[in-house]
Amino acid sequence: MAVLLTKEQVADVRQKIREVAERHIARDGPQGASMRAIAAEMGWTAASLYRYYASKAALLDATRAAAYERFSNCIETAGQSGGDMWEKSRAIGDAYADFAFREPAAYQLIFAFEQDEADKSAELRAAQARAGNLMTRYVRDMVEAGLLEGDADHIAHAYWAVLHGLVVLQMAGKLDPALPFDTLRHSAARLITRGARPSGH
Amino acid sequence: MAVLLTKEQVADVRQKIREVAERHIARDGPQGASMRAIAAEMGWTAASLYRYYASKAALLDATRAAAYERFSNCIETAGQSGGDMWEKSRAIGDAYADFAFREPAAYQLIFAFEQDEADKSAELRAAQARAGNLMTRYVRDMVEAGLLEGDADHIAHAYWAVLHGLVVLQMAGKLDPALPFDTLRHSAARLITRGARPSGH
DNA sequence: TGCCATAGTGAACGCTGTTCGTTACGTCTA
DNA sequence: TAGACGTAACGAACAGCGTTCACTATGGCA
Repeated sequence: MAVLLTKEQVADVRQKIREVAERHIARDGPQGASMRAIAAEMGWTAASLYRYYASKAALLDATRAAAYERFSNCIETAGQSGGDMWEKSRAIGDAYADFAFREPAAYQLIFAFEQDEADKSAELRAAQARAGNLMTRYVRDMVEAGLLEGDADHIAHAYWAVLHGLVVLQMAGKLDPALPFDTLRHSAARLITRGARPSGH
Repeated sequence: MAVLLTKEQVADVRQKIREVAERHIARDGPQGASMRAIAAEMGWTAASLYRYYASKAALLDATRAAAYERFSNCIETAGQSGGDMWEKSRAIGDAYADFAFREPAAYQLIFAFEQDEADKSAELRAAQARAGNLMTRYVRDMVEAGLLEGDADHIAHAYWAVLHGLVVLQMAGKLDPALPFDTLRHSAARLITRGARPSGH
């Protein structure tokens, strides 16, 4: 049923594989998702996958990079929203938390502890760099706009750390379920911005 | 070589297994550590392990619970240190970060994303509850001492989130290596405490 | 001395990721 | 039009995994 796929067709097949893989990862975890099961859902044998990805690790890396890109797109879109810096700040925070809870598997894939920092694909490295640069840039903008005080780089990391820490603790079930996450996030943001916004809440 | 081990001996064997398991987990990750390899280091066959732990998941859970206890002990010791609330606050933050970087594998085991929240052992649940209560209690003390402002529960989670977020981002290599972690942590703490300590830095 | 409980064995099962020789088919050439 | 070629996908196989189970061998007790 196949002779000579075009480059676009190959790219499509690879994307389709990543989509199936991500569904399996969301359900069974990265380790629980098996090449055989993914291939079966493609109507294939496991061996066929190796024509498109050199190994399961490579497939996981690619799926992870794709998740990173979706994450970065969300943040970037929020950062391009109108309004002053305060509104932009809230939009980015919202986008961050929204993504994490809308696509928990993707978020976990992105921020999972990494086993072997060394042998990551260039694709994944680039996706990670983009996300990091985005977060740092927006926080630096906030510092320059006077929302945050102190050294921009320090604050950037602290700001990111608060968002990430809250999301992770929430996902791990370590936050009091009685406290709505949104309220919590705004509390943390208020802590970090060292005071209330001039007007409005 | 064995007939009727005493309860203490069984407990010792189980602890020895956990120690070996933790070494393998630190080297190969939770999935990479194999029952056969752990058993081999004990001078055993894999099947023997099942006399002491019902499954690999049970062994991982027990190892995780043990790591939790060591973590809680560190925090608790720091919390019992002398000095005023400011010094205690710093001691706890130091203890937290110290533990994370001294035993990264244990820290990662503790705070790894959980696959199946449902079927955790009672032992693990208890260890998790103890750690959570410890962190919340100390932060509540800080609020009452005037170090932190706002609702104690909210701040407790935000405070924890900052520490955890910083540690995780640092471990994931997402923090600028040029920024010393300690400086970063103090910046974050200063952000959260809404101002400088009255005297000293 | 002989029995019994039991710590640990070793083979087996079904699963995993991965490899490799083979097959079948669309396209391009003679 | 007939055949050769490249290749997408197959299916069997391998080693290693977690786990089970029938079994052995051994030390304490009657």
